[in-house]
Amino acid sequence: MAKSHSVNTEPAQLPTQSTDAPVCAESLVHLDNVRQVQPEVLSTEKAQRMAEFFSALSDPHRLKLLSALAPQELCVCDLAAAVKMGESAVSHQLRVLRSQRLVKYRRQGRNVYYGLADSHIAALYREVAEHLKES
Amino acid sequence: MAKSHSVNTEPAQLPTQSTDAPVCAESLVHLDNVRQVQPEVLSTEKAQRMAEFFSALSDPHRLKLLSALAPQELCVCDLAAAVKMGESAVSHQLRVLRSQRLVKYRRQGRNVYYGLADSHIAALYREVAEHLKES
DNA sequence: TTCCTGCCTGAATGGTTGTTCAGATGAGGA
DNA sequence: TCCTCATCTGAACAACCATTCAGGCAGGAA
Repeated sequence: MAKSHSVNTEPAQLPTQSTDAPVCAESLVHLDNVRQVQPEVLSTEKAQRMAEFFSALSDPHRLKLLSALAPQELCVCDLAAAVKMGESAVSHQLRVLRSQRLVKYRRQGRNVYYGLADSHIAALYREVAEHLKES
Repeated sequence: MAKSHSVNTEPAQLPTQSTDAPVCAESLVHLDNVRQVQPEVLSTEKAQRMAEFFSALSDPHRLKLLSALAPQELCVCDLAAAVKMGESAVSHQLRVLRSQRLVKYRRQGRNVYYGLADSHIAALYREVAEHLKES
């Protein structure tokens, strides 16, 4: 997933002391601005986790699966039929969604029923739909 | 970006008529469930657009950039310093964020100042942070 | 005009992801 | 026990993405 290459940049410290004159090796940096903003910058850890979460949502097939699960629980073979994918492919994608706790599942007989994990997902979905509408 | 391979599956029609007996070529599908859910399934088009949007957010470097832009506007070189990336890399990533209208920018003298595009982004961010907190 | 600076872009490379096929697991029924 | 069905998993290949380096472009100053 979003293990996009290496991220070895910690929030980190700057020369620590005043004078907003150009000090940085490259470019004319506004040191005061940079210092002001740095505490707000996500830690590499958190950025990584969040990136993995979004990465799970960054595939049209997985989004279709989620939209199919919005109204009700479905088992894997029903899901496959609903979004017109192979069952193996669905299974693989469901694993990704599970790993980010976007879906929950329960076994009933020989079927496994999947559903949306919680309400944040729906809220998030609406937020994005809103943003995209204003294209 | 999330142009993840080909997506050639339209919502599509099923045999159209009743009897929830197994009809599908593979597996024992619950036809009634499938039909009930199908209208809710995202169209390929919308799924694609949404996937591209999430894909823009699925990289830790870009998330760091966004978090740095949350409190205030910054020019490219300041951004680069704040998240400790090269300016070229920042520029590439900003292009991705621009393409999804996650950031806006304005030129002032020789600097280009970037900022968050709108309030949906902040709301979305909070939603996800909430979800991840409940790990 | 010429130089310098801040930013953007194109191309090449190495890592990552999604798909497919084959086989494995596990539950239910005979 | 054996068989079948629903689902999961592993491996391999093709497509995609992020990074780097090099160079290009536009604004400001002299």
